[in-house]
Amino acid sequence: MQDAFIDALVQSAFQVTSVLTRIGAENDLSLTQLRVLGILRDRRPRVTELAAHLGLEKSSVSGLVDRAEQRGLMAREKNSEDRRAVDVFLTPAGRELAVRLFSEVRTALGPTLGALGTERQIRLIELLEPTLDV
Amino acid sequence: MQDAFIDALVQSAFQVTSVLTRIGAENDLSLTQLRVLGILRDRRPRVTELAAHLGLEKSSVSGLVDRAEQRGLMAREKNSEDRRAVDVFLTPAGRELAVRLFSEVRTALGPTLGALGTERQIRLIELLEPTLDV
DNA sequence: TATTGTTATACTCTATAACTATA
DNA sequence: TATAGTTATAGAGTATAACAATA
Repeated sequence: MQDAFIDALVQSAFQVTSVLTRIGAENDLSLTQLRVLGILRDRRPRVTELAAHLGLEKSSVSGLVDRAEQRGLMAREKNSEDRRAVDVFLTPAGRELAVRLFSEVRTALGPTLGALGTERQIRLIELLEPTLDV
Repeated sequence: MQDAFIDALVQSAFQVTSVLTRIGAENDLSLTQLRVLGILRDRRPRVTELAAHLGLEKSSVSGLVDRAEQRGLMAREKNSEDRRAVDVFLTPAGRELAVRLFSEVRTALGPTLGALGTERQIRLIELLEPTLDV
């Protein structure tokens, strides 16, 4: 029973991930780049904070931001209070892309799961909530 | 409302993925290698089938199996009916590792989610099931 | 001294294209 | 001809270690 529960959760995770990966790939973005786009929508973290969020080393994030910066999606700016730190944020182009892609995510996941019906959705959120404390 | 639902589902997916990635990394396995280990527990697919399952190109799977084979976790064997095809399966060592790691996954995800209580778990599976048709 | 970020290096993952063997 | 798999190649993602700038 416990096992069936965990399998269902893992399968559901792979399925959601696969949708996100596909939408990213269609726009030449890795899953990680897509995540960064999502994170930066309402934040302006320094490199170390971003790395902690993603569970990556800061050197890996340096590379990620390098490539996104070359594509004009993100930018860096020295933090004015601590001049060792570098803030990362979306350019207007990056923000546009983020908005568009997350609308695609809703479109892709919505119908599949919309079949649940609003009432079931509410119950699902209630059930998932305790698992969301990171 | 719909948005909150989708955010919860995506966050839950990232969280599950992060647990799987950590357990894999602690054993020098990528998330993909861990997935393959899981798939091969009860299957003996040919390379093309495995690629379809993972959503990867067959050349990528060739490399994955190469590296797992070098570590003694998987093995290849020519299919006797279609001699173009190659079956992939776990070695005894691979099977042992798979059993151990998936027990770790249950241990890691169980308590977090065990807090839900058995009754909520049953309801959650019922809710997730419609999303599991791949 | 400690922290922040970058760079150098090496390996894995992945896709595309070209190839071999079999159907 | 078409399909199954491998190999060659190239780029992204990642970690570790060494480094420069700032605290």
